[in-house]
Amino acid sequence: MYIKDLSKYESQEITLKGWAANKRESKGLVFIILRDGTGLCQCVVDANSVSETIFNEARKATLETSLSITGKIVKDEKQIGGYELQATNIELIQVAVDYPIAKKEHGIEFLMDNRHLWLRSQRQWAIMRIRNTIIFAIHKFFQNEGFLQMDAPLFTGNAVEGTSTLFETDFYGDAAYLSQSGQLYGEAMAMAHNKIYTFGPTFRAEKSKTRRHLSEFWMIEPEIAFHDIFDNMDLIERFLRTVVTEVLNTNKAELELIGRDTAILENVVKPFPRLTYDEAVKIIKGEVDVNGINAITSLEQELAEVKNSIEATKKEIDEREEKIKTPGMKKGEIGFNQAKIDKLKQELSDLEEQERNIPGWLNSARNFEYGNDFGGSDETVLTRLFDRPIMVYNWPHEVKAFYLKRDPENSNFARGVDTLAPEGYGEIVGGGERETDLNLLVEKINEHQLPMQAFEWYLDLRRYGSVPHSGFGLGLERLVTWVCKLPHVRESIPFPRMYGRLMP
RNA sequence: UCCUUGAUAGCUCAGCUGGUUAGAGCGACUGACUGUUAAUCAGUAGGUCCCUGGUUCGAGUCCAGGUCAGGGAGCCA
Repeated sequence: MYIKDLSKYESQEITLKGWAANKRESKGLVFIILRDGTGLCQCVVDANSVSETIFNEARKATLETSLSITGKIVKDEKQIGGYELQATNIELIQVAVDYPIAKKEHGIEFLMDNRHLWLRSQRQWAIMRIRNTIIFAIHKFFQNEGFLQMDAPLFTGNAVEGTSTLFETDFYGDAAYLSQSGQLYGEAMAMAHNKIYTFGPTFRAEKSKTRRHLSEFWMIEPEIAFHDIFDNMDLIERFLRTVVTEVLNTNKAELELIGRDTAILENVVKPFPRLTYDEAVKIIKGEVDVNGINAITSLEQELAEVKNSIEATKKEIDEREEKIKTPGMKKGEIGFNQAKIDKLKQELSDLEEQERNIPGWLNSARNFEYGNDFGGSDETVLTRLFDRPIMVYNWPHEVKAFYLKRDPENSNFARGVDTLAPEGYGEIVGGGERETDLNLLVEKINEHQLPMQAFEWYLDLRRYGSVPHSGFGLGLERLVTWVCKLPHVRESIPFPRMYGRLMP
């Protein structure tokens, strides 16, 4: 019997097993908020309706104590799930002493050190359920479209691109690297099965400490024979639309719990704007407006607003600190103001962080040099102007991967496409049409100074029945992060691995 | 790797231009209260002020080096 099914058991006596997520006591009553992994339910133990022994057991149930509790289910609109259990019996399974994660505020380092316990808290619980929906929806989408799931190896003999971002391991005495992409293997598999996708972990040894990087993350890489870049963009759009819509339909409660405004997510039903690199650069530099909004001036405005907010926040902190000092103030009122002050100070340091960052972004946007790849801040500057994901295609070929097809219309460009999430999230999908010309590929491999011999098998794909083909890579955690509007990718995966973080 | 901010109680933080015995809230513990939603109220315990060295009559506070962490850049999904 699970809490999610309580409505089926109204006015019946049932037994629930779970953990005490919270407890409040008064003279003859104990309120236990039971958490069973499927939901929360308040359980009331009344001294008048149970024996003294049972009542005393209930009082011993500390935070995160595991227990089973039996009682009658009654409807109560005030409660979280709409139901309450009136206990007739309680059995403690293990009494938890001094559970580290309290009901209140914690810093990120502490929470990350306690990630194994943090996963139990409401917000993290909701995020993981949304992650699950996304994973399932991805499989459903591809399977329904006739794709075959085929996985690429995780041990690889060489890099797809530079070797600086690879984790090296010992493979029976030879150097082997943890895969940073299944892309090339995906192409081989697509030549065998036409439409395939891989779904597995990927490893990047980048010493990055930003909100969008993990050392170990899950990537979905479809590869499709006889698709050009435009077919590819159609697929990306249909794919994201289907997956996000699935979350909207399945996880209403979870989205509400984490406070996600779903209006922008609902916009995925509308067509995604498609910009060429040239068009996107003009927008970033402020030469072209989007829907009457200019990238540069709107960012300048935001900087001014941030500065105003800083002043206003400082003022409010001062006022409340002055207020606390007034003699004869009740303890409760002091506590209330103190909590407010703490919150305001947190907001203030976030705002000051922004005040330090925005000028750099402005600078990067104003001085953007045509021909360069977009940086994180350029993506932010660009995507802030849109209310749904956008696709940027036809990139200068020098800044993109060696395997991307040169645009037949203009050989300065490669047929790559990046899909950027709105609200400043940036790249969630990178892909494109693959180069089919053997000579151009060989030239590129030399240019990038890659070991030709390691790519002979890959070149075989162009020697034996080469066809136009395309594909893309989706970073699962980046999608989860955007869908949930998380401040950082580290909350989008159960146990994040990143620079400086290997435990727990 | 670079820029930037920080490290004080179990947790979140205050501690001013160096000055006697180190502060708050929350949590824990004890007690009061018959329906609470971060319950409330009263009380108790709880400290290697990140590490090493320096300046000084005196360092949580100043200086140098280091370690760890937050944010950003580069790179990327």
